[in-house]
Amino acid sequence: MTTIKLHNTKTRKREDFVPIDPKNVRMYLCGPTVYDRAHLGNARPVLVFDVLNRLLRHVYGEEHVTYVRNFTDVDDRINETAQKRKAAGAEGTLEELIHERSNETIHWYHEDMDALGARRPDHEPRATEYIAQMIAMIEDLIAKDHAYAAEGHVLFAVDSWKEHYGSLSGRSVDDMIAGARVEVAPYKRNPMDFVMWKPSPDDLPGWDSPWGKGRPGWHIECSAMAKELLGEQFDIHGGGNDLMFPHHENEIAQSCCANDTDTMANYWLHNEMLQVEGKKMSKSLGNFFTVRDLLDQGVPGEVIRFVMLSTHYRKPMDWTEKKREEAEKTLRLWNDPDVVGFVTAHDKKPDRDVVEPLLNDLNIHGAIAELHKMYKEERFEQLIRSATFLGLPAGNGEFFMRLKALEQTQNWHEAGEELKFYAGKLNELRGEAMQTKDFSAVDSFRKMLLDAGVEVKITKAGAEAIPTSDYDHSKLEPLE
RNA sequence: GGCGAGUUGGCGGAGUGGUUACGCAGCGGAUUGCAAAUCCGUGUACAGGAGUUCGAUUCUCCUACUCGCCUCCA
Repeated sequence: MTTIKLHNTKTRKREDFVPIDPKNVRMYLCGPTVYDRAHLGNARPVLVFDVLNRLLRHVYGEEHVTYVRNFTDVDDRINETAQKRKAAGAEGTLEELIHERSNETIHWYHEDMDALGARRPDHEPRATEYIAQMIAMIEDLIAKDHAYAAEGHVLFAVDSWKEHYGSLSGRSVDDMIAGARVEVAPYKRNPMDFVMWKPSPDDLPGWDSPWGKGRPGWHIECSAMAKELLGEQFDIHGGGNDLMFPHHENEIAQSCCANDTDTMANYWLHNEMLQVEGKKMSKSLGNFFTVRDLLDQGVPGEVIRFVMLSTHYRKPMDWTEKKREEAEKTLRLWNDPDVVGFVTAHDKKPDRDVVEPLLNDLNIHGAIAELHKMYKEERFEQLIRSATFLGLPAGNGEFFMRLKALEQTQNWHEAGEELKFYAGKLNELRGEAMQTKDFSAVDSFRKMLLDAGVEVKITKAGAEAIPTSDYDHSKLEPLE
């Protein structure tokens, strides 16, 4: 049996992955809060766990994996947009406008992640559809003295689980209190107690509960949805490492106390953060951008995917222009119909050489290195199958043409036709020059083409003129 | 201050207790009127110090530096 090794945050060690039930391997990933377009950093966990999802299905069978990724659609930023729209005269109730904003954002999210080649999870629960389960869980926690209601809030009492709380992130309750810089709400018994339910302001919608009209805290959402869809205990829980504390820590506390278990998930996987040109992506630094921004700039989703997968998930990854270029170059080679052929892989079974590195804590870059070898050794059939498995394009002539078209003019075919005449002229001049040994006319003609942003290739078959992204028709001198 | 991750050749980026990463760039060659493109070949590395070991880039400890989290940001 093939064994997958994964670095478990819980133990800080690389461990053999042993599923609870090989017939149903269960994985939960914390999904986005749907208040706006996904930024580039949001794409990292999606792609990392997309590969893990593919790998699990490869090892355990397509039908033996359940992958859940939630949508958090309870959020002040969603409400804000809805309120603004209402103030601007939009039709419908505030509730409707809020729902509309969530729907809109979820639609964008799907569009963008689809473009990156991420397979959709089996379930994509929305928090607002699981309020009843959350309330039930909270009631249960109160009954078990792990939580208490105060001033319309319900808080989890960390002291009731003091010996376990903090074990994932390696902190103790006492340490955390010592280092805490947050202002403590007066109704908290312990400064580290966190909110599971809070009252809704009068001007915002909420749900009826035993503690009055209100809404759930962020952490209880994941606990409730994971339990409902994956059971009290499941195999893998993932997310960005910024979620390790407090989000995941709180999930564990809620779930274990409510379910009377000592474990929520057996394996916790956390991806490192994304940086842009060496710095953290932030609006103030001006290096903040969304996946959509890149796609609109003409960066193919496949290229974004390739760059993202090139760095191991537990290392900080830097998005740079140079990487984008290299990725594009590589994918161009792998998809050149003249070299690789023009094939669609029906069989998505990856080669053993590509699976091997993946088994070792998702060494995706190692797998990509194998793809390079396959290309070099002209094992194109393997290349196509294996790349397809990783969600990367290979042997896809359509993609190749798309890349070409992108880096060339807005109307590549038109320019190509036009340039045929120039290529012909160049051939003519060369033919003459071969006789006279005077190449000055050839060189100056070629320089004119280069200045106009035309790439000139000379092969045995003759000269070829190809427009580049700098192609400027007006710089071409008319042919007599 | 607390917790965690990282530090590999010009750049990106894997991996290993003793052996080739891989890609890009560079260099040499083939090809070419000269180039470009392409093909072939090729050099350079494991932050610093101490320890364990027959032997460490790989294990342990210390130091330095970088980054993240501790603020419902993946």
